[in-house]
Amino acid sequence: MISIPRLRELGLKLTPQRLAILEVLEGNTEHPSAEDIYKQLKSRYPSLSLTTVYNTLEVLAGAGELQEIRIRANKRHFDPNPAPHGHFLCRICGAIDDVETGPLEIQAPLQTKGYFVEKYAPYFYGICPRCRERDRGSNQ
Amino acid sequence: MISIPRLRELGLKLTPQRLAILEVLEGNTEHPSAEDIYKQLKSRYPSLSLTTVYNTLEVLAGAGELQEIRIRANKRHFDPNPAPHGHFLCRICGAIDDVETGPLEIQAPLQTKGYFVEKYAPYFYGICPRCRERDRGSNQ
DNA sequence: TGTTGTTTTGTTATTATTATAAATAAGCAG
DNA sequence: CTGCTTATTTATAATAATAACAAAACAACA
Repeated sequence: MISIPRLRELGLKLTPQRLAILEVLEGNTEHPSAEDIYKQLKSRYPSLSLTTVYNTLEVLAGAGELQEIRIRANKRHFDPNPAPHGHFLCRICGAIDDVETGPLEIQAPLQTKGYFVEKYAPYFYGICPRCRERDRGSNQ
Repeated sequence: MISIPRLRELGLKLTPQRLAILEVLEGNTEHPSAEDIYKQLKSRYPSLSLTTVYNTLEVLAGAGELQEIRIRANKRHFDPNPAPHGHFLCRICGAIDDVETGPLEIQAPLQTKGYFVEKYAPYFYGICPRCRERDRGSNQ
């Protein structure tokens, strides 16, 4: 939830492009890529450039307002929810789902070894419930 | 530890290129990229092609003999240890360290929701002990 | 309303990876 | 050991995502 006052706080200018990108991200649980966002907006904002989308995502990710997801090789996705949680990639349909993670005591051993952990990103791979259900249906 | 009999089992031909790539990977805890492996071998095997390195890594990863690490945006690294474990990326020096992970009861909630989890890849980001130590030294 | 510095845009460059097709060579049969 | 078959390697070109750049546009403040 990136509010307009929050953007001001970060010293960012409120451009129509940024507001449009935020609108796409707001409450979005589909984890779009830069390209996805660009395509969604291009018809409404024909002058929008892909570079602007990248810039905006870069700035917001740097400010901790959204997170980069590196669950797929060679392609980044973005999550407007900056709270720590995991992600699941379905190898059938390619969907990326949010995964709630419990208390992260898993980090403790790292800290005792002298690591300074700033971020924890658990990724899961497999088959999502929708695809399992669909397959089950077609096998009967 | 990818043995020669294991390669045979997989129906793969034992080419000098593959053996050389395996030699670089064997016991390697530095998590090289395809390019890293290529550079290490190029002087010894001048005819080696980067495509071959990619092919070999692809085949071995597909067979579950090594794992792809997607901890960095837009660049893959490889780990000859196929056992489940996590990785830590240092934002100062870029090193990727192995992280032992305990029993993965974290997956249970996913399974009850109908997910079929084939792989779990926990990534950690921050500053490694070497860089923290170095900084501490230079600040005194 | 003018000024300043940020942002946007179009374009080009870079980087990692993948596709392709011809040449090579591993492994097996005889 | 020799030839055959097929997987593999190689060089090259293509692709795809992202980053760099510089000029034009415009948000924010005085």
